[in-house]
Amino acid sequence: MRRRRQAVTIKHVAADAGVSLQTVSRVINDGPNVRPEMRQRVQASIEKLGYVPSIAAQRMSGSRSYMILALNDRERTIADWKLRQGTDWVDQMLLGGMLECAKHGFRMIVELVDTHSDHIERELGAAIAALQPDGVILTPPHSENEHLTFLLDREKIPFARIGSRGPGPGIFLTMDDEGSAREATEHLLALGHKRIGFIAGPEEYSLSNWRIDGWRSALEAVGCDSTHLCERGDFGFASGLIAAQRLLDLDDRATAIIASSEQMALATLELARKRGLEVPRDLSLISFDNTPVVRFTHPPLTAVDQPISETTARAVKLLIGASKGDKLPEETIVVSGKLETRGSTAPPPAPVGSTSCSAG
Amino acid sequence: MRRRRQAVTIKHVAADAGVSLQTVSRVINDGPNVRPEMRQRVQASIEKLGYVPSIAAQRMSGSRSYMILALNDRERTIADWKLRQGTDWVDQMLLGGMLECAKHGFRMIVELVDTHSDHIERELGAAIAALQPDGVILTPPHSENEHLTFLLDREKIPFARIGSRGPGPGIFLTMDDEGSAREATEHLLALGHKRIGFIAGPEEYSLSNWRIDGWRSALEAVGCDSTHLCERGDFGFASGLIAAQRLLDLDDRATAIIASSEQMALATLELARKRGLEVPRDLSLISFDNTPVVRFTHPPLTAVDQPISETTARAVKLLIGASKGDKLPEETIVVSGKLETRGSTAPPPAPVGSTSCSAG
DNA sequence: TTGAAAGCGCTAACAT
DNA sequence: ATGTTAGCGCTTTCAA
Repeated sequence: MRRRRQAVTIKHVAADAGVSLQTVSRVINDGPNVRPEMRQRVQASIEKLGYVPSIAAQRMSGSRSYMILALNDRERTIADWKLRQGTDWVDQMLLGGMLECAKHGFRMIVELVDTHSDHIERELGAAIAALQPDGVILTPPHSENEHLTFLLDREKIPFARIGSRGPGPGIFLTMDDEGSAREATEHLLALGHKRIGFIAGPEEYSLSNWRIDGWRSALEAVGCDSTHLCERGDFGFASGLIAAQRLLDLDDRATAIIASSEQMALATLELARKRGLEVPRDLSLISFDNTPVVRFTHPPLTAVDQPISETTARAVKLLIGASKGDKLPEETIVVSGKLETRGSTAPPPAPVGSTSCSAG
Repeated sequence: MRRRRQAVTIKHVAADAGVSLQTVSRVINDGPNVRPEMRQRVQASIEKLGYVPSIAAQRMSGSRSYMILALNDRERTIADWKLRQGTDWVDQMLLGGMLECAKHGFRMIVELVDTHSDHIERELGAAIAALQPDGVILTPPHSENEHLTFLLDREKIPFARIGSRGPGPGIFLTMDDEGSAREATEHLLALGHKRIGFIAGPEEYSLSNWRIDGWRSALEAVGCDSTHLCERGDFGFASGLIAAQRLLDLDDRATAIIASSEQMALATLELARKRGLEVPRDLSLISFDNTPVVRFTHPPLTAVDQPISETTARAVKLLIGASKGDKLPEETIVVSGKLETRGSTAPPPAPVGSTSCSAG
């Protein structure tokens, strides 16, 4: 095999600047005990020679690897990519994560791991052993996988858990699911809706339940009964169809529906169309995910925008800080999304029967 | 800083198996000169201890880094991510590239580089020095940037040039732009169109011209005149609008338009709507990019599907081969896309004036 | 404040 | 067919 050597190494810089390797190393790492003039001199040599440290060598000598690993669910991610429906979760992670990494001279590496695998720790363990990342970002459903969090905790690798509030080790970040659900619900209440159905995500995701909490608390605040207006889905289209059916089959059918995922929102829209319900005239609809497609449906959907990019950037920043010795935040970091109001929400149709709610 | 050491190293494995480091190394790298039983024994120890080689160490000792760098245009990529219109170029690259990498124990690292930067080589040089990738994938417009190709050639790093046909160093891959343009044009000819306009991309991209060639050759094959029916855009929406205007302002206006990018196709659709032209009744439209949104427009657009994922996978495979000493292909690799026929193409409206074409 | 020496985990080159 | 040796480029001791 051809042997590729570093073009410019710390040695060249040291020789050029007339100092020891160690001094160069100190300059590179912003270390203490270097006189400003020395620092200057070394910096000049670095620029002149175009020196860039080898990450491999830095990692080898027990320092950082300058890599942050972003773990996503393999099955879902690949399915999304193949479907080509515009789901841009990974892109948004890259947008926030890569750019934040770049600011600090780090790289973000995307890795897919299979949740359902019984040797999931092996997968992560292999990635860790191979790459020795300075930090790991866990996204749902991995963020609450104890096999993973245990391993990372044991290995003392700083890690962020997006979509988890703890307890346990790691940095917790959420996109304020409860607040966003509440805001969405309040938007519908303000329009005059009283029977606001909610299609929740699977129980395995804590955030599914936080969203239910937000929806419920908004309803309860105005004295609405909500017990029979919540259905579960699995975030997928088919499950959304079933859930929407139930909500629209009720005697006192929902006049508005909040769906916990883009796919379930699309399913609801589809069902409405099939049943001759016009959105938003006969049914208001909110998608809990402001993906590209929801702007291209008819009508475009009012949607909860999840600040994926910003959340990832925050996670990266904290992880890089942690790798430099900063203390981890104790509290859950909450990055709030906002409601994008579009054409799928409007006042409810004129009431014909009894209402299950005293508000309005 | 906390010093993180490899949990299980080649030493542990060697000790456990009772062999030398070198033998373990040979087993890891599928090297020659190892008796099957030895190999077995070492493998067993590897499994037992859960050993995974450190990429940093492998790279350090002059071997491979097991990393492929995928270079994309910074400005455009970030703009696409921020717009959230569903452009999934990067996702498709990841789909093809990451998965192919994974098959061989490699990782793909996405890197953004600014085309317009005057120190573009420095950016790439830094990435190379830091990561020491075993291969680099250049996407347009980088694939034809001589600063980059010169640097990579000099550094003897295998690199693939997607969307370039050479000449020059590197592996050339195209998505058969000419063939796809021809196919799209033939589709319209078969429907009976004679005045088929073409909105081309900027001249800086060779593929822009290949597409023109394909369109033109299809027209010429049936004796159609094409001289005045080609307009240039820059792939962006605004430029598409202007180009479409010109094509529709002609005395003998185009009855069909092929737009060289999703954005220019959307612009054309928008303009048609504004002018009261119904697609496809009054105007047929083909998008040269089968991005997610083109399925959600009204009508959904007939589109040329570019096999980004497959092309990237091919590039990765060849690069990994090259890093193992395989000879690079001399010929340009052509991965053909296909035409996705949807609702935006139909027979032309009944002719009212003269035709500029004798075919049909 | 600076420098010298040791070693990180692995592989290429050279023994045997 | 296997083992030994000498680094790779860098940072961490430790010494001056």
